[in-house]
Amino acid sequence: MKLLLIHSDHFEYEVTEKTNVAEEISEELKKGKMEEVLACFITVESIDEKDPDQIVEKSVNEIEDTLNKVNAEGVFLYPYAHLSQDLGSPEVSVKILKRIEEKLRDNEIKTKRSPFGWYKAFEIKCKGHPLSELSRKIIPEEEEEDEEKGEEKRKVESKYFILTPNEREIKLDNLDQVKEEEIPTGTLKDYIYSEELEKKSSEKPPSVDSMRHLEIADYEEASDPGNLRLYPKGKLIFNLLEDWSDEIAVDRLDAVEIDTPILYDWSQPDIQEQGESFHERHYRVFPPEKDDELVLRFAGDFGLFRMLKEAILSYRNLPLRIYEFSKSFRYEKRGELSGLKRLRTFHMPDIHSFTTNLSQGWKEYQKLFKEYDDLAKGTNIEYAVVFRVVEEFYEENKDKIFEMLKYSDKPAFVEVLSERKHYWVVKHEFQGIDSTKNNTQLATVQLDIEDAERYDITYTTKEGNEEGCTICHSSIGSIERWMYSILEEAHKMEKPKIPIWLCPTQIRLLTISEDNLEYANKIKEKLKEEGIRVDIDDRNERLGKKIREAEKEWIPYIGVIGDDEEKEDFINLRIREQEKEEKFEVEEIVELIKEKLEGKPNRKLPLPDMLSKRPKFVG
RNA sequence: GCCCCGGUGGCUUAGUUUGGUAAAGCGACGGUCUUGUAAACCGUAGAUCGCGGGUUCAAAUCCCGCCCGGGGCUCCA
Repeated sequence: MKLLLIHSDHFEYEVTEKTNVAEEISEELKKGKMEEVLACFITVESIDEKDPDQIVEKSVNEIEDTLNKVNAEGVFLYPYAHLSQDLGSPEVSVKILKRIEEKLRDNEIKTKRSPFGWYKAFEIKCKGHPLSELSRKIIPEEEEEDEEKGEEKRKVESKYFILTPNEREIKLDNLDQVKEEEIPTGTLKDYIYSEELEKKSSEKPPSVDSMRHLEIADYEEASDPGNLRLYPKGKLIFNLLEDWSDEIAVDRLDAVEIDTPILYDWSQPDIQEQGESFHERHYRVFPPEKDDELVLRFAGDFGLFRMLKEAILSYRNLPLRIYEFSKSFRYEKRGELSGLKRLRTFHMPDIHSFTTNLSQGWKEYQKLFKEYDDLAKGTNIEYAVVFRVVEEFYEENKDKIFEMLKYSDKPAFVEVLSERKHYWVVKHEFQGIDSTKNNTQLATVQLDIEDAERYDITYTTKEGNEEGCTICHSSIGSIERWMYSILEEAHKMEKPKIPIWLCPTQIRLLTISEDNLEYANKIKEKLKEEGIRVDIDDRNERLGKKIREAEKEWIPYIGVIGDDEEKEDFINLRIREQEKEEKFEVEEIVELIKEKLEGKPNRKLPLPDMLSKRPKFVG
């Protein structure tokens, strides 16, 4: 237990808001104050659970001691989580706090307590004399000895490595003093600096502005913060990314697709349990003519796990891959929202693979890794590979991890945990790096050996026994976040570019005068027949201006059509990638573009193909 | 949620320090020009200065509260 004791003229608090672990309290506990008081900020730690009685006794002695020394008139107990990284469970903590309060009262000390698990505002006036601020650490007897020997029991320790595709394992002894030459590539280095070493950049990501100016996404004041609107071009990019996610899940992985409700009854214990394992708060919905409270789902797992719990599974059915493209809602704190990067409503494609055991699960894991790697490469964004793995599993399966790295041809940052402390034994993340060098988590795969039991998802073995599944969770990450990463990747370039298969307009034809319109239309029809998104700037404007506007839209190919072209049947093509102009025939252009669209989803132009007919959504 | 910064026609901004008729460019609309590789010319319309309250003879400007956006912190007591 950690104690912070402050001898104060005045101490006062008032509850502001509940947390997930809030204790039920009466009206009178909602505020309180005291004068000439010893304010005790208390943090119950996990080791205290070994011997709560002893902890209570020791802390009461400590508080009384200090009280007598400073001559305060009373004690104010204030639960305060911020003194330790290693907190005790809420239940035990409340128990300990209440018993300290009782004991002090028994000893005829004027005592008050503020409630556990609430956000509170407080005021304090510290006296400032030498004894007025004290901190104390209290631990159970047997632990004390261990501490003295320098043994930290039950603590999960992390070791860090860099693994390279050519099977080198580089140990990073001291993460704070990583030498530059130890980290092989720029992207991985950027990730380590941004996330692991917490050297965040404080620039505004340029996509926050460009998502609006490119008419992709925008804020909607009439909604809740973090709920964006998509313009036609944004919706197209969204749809294409969704198509691609569908294709990987359904066509390449043979996953079966399902859909489940977005609203759930909060009184269901399994829903609440999942709610607590997520730290995010959620939207609450109160239907008319009913007392129930519903929640908007904050992950796709709810409905799926319930479906699978009821399903009858045999070992013959496994591995079973299930795909769901779901809308999720997380009530993120206000200050955490940012552009397309962090939202309160977003879309997640999830694939869960239900398997018989760890070894089948691990095979699924590797398969998913490779598919997601293909997908990530198709968007041309830079990403770092980060593994987190329990030590025992790591030692046994290092070779397979190297195999995956060979596939992605990237080095990885690996955190090896001495023991399992989460539901997974191994997971990895693809971490995107934005143009301000901050990281964003994209795809993840997690091998889960706990949830099947927790949610009672079982199958029948060959021998006729019922056993829990091993679940492989995975997601490419939210579509919105991919849009963010793709825009940010563009901003890293001198001339921003997004992959051609995602460009709303792939080629724009510019007419020099209205006489060229008929010829331009013929070319447009030919390109359109080939499934290329083409439009014509038919407005009565000068060429320079049409060029300028097309460039500002990041259009990859701009074809100029005037009298010369019409006479000799060619197009003057301005290629963004190469920053040059060249004469092309229509067939050559078709070939050039189609080659780059190979294997990617396709959709038609999301707006009228004549610019004169097209509205402006953002000035 | 806390702290810092910002919000002025659809867009980009000036004006706020020192209170005194809201200013410009782009865009839209009408017209002239028939245009050759990053902004033609003339004209017209368009602003509850984020919202609400206060101070003042007078508020975009000063004060208070709220909303929205950005960044940082916090992200279970």
